[in-house]
Amino acid sequence: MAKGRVTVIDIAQAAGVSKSTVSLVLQGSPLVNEGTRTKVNAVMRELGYVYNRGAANLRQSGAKSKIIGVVVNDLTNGFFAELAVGVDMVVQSAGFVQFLSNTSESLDRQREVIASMREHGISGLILSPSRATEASDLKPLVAAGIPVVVAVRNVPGARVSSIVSDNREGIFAGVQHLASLGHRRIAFLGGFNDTAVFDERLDGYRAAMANCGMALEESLIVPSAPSRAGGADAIGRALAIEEKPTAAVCFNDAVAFGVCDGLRTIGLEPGRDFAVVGFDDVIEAKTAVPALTTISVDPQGMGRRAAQLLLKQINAGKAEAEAIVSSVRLVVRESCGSGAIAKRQSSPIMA
Amino acid sequence: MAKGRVTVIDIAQAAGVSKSTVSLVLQGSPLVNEGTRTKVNAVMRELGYVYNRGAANLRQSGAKSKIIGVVVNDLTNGFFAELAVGVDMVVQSAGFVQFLSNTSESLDRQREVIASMREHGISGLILSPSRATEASDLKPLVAAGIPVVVAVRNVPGARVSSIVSDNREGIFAGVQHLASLGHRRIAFLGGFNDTAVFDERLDGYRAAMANCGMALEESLIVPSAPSRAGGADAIGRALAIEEKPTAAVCFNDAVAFGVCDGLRTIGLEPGRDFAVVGFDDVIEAKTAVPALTTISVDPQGMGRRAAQLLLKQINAGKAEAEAIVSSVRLVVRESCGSGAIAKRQSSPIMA
DNA sequence: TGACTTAGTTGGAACGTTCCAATTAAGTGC
DNA sequence: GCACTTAATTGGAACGTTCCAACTAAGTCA
Repeated sequence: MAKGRVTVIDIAQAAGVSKSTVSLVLQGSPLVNEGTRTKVNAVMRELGYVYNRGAANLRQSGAKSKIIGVVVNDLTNGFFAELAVGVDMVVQSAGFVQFLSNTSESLDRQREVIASMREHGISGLILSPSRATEASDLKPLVAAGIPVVVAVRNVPGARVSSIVSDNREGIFAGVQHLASLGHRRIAFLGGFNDTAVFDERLDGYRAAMANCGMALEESLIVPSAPSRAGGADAIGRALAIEEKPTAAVCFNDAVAFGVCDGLRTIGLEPGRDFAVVGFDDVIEAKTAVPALTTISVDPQGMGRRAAQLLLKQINAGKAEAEAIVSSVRLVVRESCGSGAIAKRQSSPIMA
Repeated sequence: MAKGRVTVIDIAQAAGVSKSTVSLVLQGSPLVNEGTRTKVNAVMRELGYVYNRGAANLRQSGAKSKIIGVVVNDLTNGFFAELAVGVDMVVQSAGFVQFLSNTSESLDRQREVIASMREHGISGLILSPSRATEASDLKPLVAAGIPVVVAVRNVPGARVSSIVSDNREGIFAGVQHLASLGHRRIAFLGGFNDTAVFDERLDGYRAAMANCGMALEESLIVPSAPSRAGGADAIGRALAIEEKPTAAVCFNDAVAFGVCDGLRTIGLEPGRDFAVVGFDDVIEAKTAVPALTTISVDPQGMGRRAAQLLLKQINAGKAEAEAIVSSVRLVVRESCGSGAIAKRQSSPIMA
C-alpha cells in the first residue's frame, strides 16, 4: 500500500481493462458497460485510489481546475470572514475548492498571493481589494481570460465584475428613519471624502434630505477618519456650528461609536439627547450600550452572490463584466431613542 | 498573446536555449551561466510567462505541491477566523498557499473537503475537527504520509500532531483568582460532560479547589449545553442547592453570559452579588456589561504555531506526531467585582 | 453473404514540467 | 598532444491523466 501512488493504470490492471476505460468511468461517461463500471469502481475503492486532478487539468489545459481564489483584505474583520463563508458555501457545493488568502491591506501581499494562485491554476478569482488596488493589478488576469469578481470595494477602471453594497440606499434609509422620528437637522459624519464609498453614501444623504424637504447645509457634512477617534472628532465639530444638529448618520459603525463617546464627554446621552445611526452592523453594534441603530449589509449573502456570479462566468467561458449592488437593510435598535420604534427589531428595505 | 499558454519551451525558443536550461533557471540552479540566466529571465517577463506548478509537481511526484489545506469547523466564529489568519501568515511567507474550507460542524462536509483537497495534492493539513470526528477519518491521510495537525480540539486515537489550548491551567487560574478574592464556594458551570475539553477543564477546577484547600462538592459541578441558554439553566440549578455558591467558573463565555442572564432574572447583579469567570475571551467579552473576566487564548498565535509545526513536518518528510498545548492567560475585567483588581487589565500565567 | 450500425473498448500521443545521463567546450597539468 | 577536470548545456524519458482515432464483436438489413 505504501509503495507510490495508486494510478489509473494500477486500477486498469487490477480490473482487467485499459486505462482509457478507467478514465471513462472516472468521468461518468455513458459509454462504458454497467458491469465494467461497477467492477472498476470496486477496485478503486479497494486500492484506495485518489484522483490526481493536477495531472488531469494538465491535459485538458486551461480548462477547469476546480479551484477558485479568494483574496480578502482583512479576514480578522468579521465582515470578511462572513463573506468568505458565503463564497465557500456555493463554491463547495459546486465541487470546487477555494484558495483563501489574507492581504492585511498590503498591495505587495496581494500581488504575491494572486501570482501564486495563478501558478496553481485558479479558474477564477474573487477579490476584496486592498486599498489603492489599481486596474493594472488585474490586467494580466483578465488578459489571460480568468474571470474576476471584485467585492465590497470597486476597482475603478478595471473591466471586471463587481458586487458592492448599496451605499446610497442605506444612508437614504437611515436619514429617512431619523426624519420620521421628527429630526430636522441631521448631520453626515465621518469618512474620508476622497473615496468612492464616501461619495456614494454622501449622495444617499443628499438625496434623502432633499426628499424630506430638509435644508442641505454644507456645515452639516463633516468628514473625518473612518474610525472611533474620527467620530469623536467629527461630532465635536458638528456641534460647534450655529444651529446644531439633533441627529447624525455616520459613515460607519466605528464612527458612530466615536460619536457616542464624544457626546458623553460633553454630557449628552446618545439615544436620548441625540440620535445616531451607523453603517455596517458590526457584531458589537448589537451589544453596545445603547445598541446601535445601523445599516446592515449581509456579507454572507454577498459572498454567495459573488461566487454564483463567478461560477456563471467560469462555466460560460466568457467573462462579461457585470455590476451587482447588494441590497441593505435598516436595523432599528436603541441609539435613536423612541422605545416604541425600537420594538420592531428591523425593517427590510426595497432595493 | 492570447494564443494558448506560454510554456517553458516558448521561452527556450525565444531565448535560444533548451527547455532544460530554462527549467534550471526556474529552480535557481547555480549551474547556469549568469548571462544566460538574466537573458532567460528577461524573456520570461517579456512573454508574460506563468509557471505551471501543476505540471511541475506531476513530475516530482508526491513531493512539494506548495499547497496546504486548512479545514475549520466554524469560520464565522471570530476565534477560527483568527486561527486561519495566523496560519495564513506563516504559510504565505513560506511560499505556500492554503485551501481554506468551512465545515459548519458537518462531518460529511469535512470528509468531502478533505477528499477534494487530497485530489488537489495538498502536502499537509491543518484541521480544526468538527464534532465527532474519529481517528478513522484521518487514517487515509496519515497512511499516505500527509502530515496532519489537529487544532483546538483533539481527535482521540489519531496518530497526528495536535495543538490545543491549556484548558486545565486556564480554569485553574480562574478558580485561583476567585479564591484570592475571598470566594470559598465556587461552582463549575456548563459544558457537555462527555467531551475531552470538558474533562480537562473540570480537571483544572478540581486541582485548583484542592490546591486552595476548598471542599469539593459534586453538587457544585453542573454541566449543561455550552450555550447562553445552557448557562442560564446551570446557574438556576446551582443556586437551588443548600449552601449556595458565591462565584462560578464557566465552561466558556457563552455559558458565562447565560449565567449573567440567569442571575439578573432572580435579582442578582453579576459582578456585585456573584462573581463570574468565562473562557475564550470572545469579542463581546470586552464590551459586555459587566465586562467579562475570562480566560483568553490567542487563536492567531495558535494558528501560527500550528502552521510552523506542519511546515516542519512537511520539510522533514516525516511526520513525528507531536502534541503542543498552547498557554492561556487570565484577563481580569469586571464580572468578579472588586474595582481595585479590575485595574490591572490582565495578568499572564506561566504554562 | 456482405455492407452497415452500434456498443464498448483500446493504444498512443499529448499536456508542461523535472530529472538523468550524455554532450560539448574550454581549461589544466605534465 | 594527451588524459583529465570543470562549467554549461542538452535531448529524451517520465509523471498521471484525457482525448482521439482506431478497433472488435455482435447485431441488423436487404
